Amino acid sequence: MGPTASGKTALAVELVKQLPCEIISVDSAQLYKGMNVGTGKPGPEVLSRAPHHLLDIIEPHESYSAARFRDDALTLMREITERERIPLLVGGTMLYFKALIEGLSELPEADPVIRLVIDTMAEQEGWPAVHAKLGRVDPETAARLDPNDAQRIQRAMEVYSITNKPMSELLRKPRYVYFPYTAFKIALVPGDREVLHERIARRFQAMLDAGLVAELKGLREEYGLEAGMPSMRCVGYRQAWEHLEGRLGADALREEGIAATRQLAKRQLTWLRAMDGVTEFDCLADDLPQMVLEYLRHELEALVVAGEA
RNA sequence: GGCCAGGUAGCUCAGUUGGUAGAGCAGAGGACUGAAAAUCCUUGUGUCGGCGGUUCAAUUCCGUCCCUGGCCA
Repeated sequence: MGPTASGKTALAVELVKQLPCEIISVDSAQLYKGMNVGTGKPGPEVLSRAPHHLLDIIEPHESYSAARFRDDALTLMREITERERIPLLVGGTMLYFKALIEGLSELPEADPVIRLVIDTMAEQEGWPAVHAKLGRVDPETAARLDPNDAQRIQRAMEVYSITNKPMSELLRKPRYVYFPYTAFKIALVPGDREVLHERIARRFQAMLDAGLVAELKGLREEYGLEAGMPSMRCVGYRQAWEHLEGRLGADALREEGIAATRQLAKRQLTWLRAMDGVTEFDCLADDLPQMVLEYLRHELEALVVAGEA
């Protein structure tokens, strides 16, 4: 796990050389077919040496979810271990890691029609009004949500209208968490935030040079995309979209893209700090692969000695 | 060289009829259960360009110098 631009892919490639691993991508943006430059997706040469599961599995007009990730990842982990190999989960989508390891409550899946109804309501009355409505059916959830938190208010309303039960009640139910693995949680964290920021700036510039805008243009021609779709809210694509619409100049595209990436990295670091049982490594260290390998070998040996592997 | 407009937070700017100043963005911290690269919350001390003067008090008024942009030579 690690923030964007921390060198997760490079490390994974090194680990795959040394250990019998198969990589599962834990990245909500690299799921999308055709979104390559802007998501920092590994290229063909890297993939031939280090194949990744869960890349290119949906199209940009589709959406995915933490729950689907959990199912997909568990299936892959079973298959990989049956081949007597180790699943190596690599990515920066911390909610997916959490959902995988800690499980999810039994909640209904998203319903586009209901979401449209709620969106329409919000458009007419504003989210605080919808929040007030939620307060009448699910005061507990409403109390923990900010009146402007559109996405979570919508979800809570959706859950209520599908199940006729407050989401808080469904979340309270004890859940059985299926996760028959020992996870070694490794976090790549920058010792110096400034250096990560520089990396991010260079990386975004490289994405622009590599044709991020052209890629989006092509995708817009191929699929019926809209600005509000999850894929089009991804860092870089959102700004490139504004640029294609003529609302953002070339300089602003670069500046806002870089800023959005920094903000993403910050949120990812917040997740990592809050997660427990995580072993941190400085992603800026030049002997990073050796250090991680040493750590992993040590932990794996301990498992073997304990007779668990 | 002359005239005009500016020089205020990292950036773009507002403002103070004289009582040492505040927005947006950026940055920082946090939250996070089927959209999560999403969504949301909290967070603003800076020689108010320099130096003099007037004043109890100047970022604000006056003088002067410096810098930037525009126009005229």
